Amino acid sequence: MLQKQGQMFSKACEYGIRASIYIAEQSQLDRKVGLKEVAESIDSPIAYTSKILQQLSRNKIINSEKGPGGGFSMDKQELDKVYLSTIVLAFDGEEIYKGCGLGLKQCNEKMPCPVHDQFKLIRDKLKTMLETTSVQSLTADFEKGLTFLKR
Amino acid sequence: MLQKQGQMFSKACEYGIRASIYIAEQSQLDRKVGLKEVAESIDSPIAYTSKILQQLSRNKIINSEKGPGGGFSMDKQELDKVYLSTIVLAFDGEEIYKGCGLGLKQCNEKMPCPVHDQFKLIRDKLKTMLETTSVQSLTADFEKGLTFLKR
DNA sequence: TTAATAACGGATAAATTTGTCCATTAATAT
DNA sequence: ATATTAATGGACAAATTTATCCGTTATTAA
Repeated sequence: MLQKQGQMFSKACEYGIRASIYIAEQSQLDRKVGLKEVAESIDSPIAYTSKILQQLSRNKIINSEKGPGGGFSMDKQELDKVYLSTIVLAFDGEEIYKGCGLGLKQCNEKMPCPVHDQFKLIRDKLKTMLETTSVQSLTADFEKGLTFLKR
Repeated sequence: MLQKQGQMFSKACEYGIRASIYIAEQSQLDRKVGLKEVAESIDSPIAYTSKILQQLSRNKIINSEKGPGGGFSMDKQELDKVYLSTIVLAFDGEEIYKGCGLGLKQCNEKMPCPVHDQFKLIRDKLKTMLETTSVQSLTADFEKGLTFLKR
């Protein structure tokens, strides 16, 4: 009754990353995709997914076109410039890198919390990972059916 | 309006770790501490902190005694056996180690999400860090005023 | 045995996050 | 022009997390 969650990113961010990977993969095949298809492909609630895609669109991570033949897509040329960090930033901000592991507002080298150094190691690794992992680099295995976006 | 949070642990868990460090330090000085003192020392809402301390107590991480002269404490002898992982487990469970970075229910070597390997690296490091950092090891610098639990 | 102290536990409220619904807007095709 | 398609945006609802309030229980001391 006080026990809960424990996830690295918000649900919105998780959906955002999953959706981006799916859209990126389909864009490489020159396919635009609609809201319904995205939601089904990543097993996410459709109405909420709509908000997620809007957020991605507002942040220029994906393109969206209205009307018949419309849908969501990503520029093939730009695909290698979209990193996980880009998406995480759009949903969860940079708290996860910058924020204190114990929730202190002011926590830095000068005035560190007791676990500052230990967390810095982890957070820096996470930051580097997110900043060097492009969405494009994740599509190949997904297309081959080696990785999954639902279940 | 969809942008939010981004913290490694729940607020409850953050308070739980901070409270444990404070209580551990005071226990090393053979001082029991009351709810009010803990809340003030870690700058947390007093009523919520009460729940936090109950949770720590139920999980045998701290001792609590009612009545005059009562308060919260930790066994000096046991202090080196309480790791950050112990506290995190009590509040956030083991999702943060075991859970999928993209929120998939089923995500493992056989059926990995697209970022499974990348996340595994980070999560394993986090796990190791939490499992090897004892609360006791954090008290010395706090007592010397080199690290902080508020602000 | 009474009064005082301090943690406990249940109910409830506030805030945030997650999720839904539906009317509107933009684009396309007939 | 009109109908159809598909994303957009606003309001709202549910669920979860964070936080408060207060009466009860246990302990100690007078």
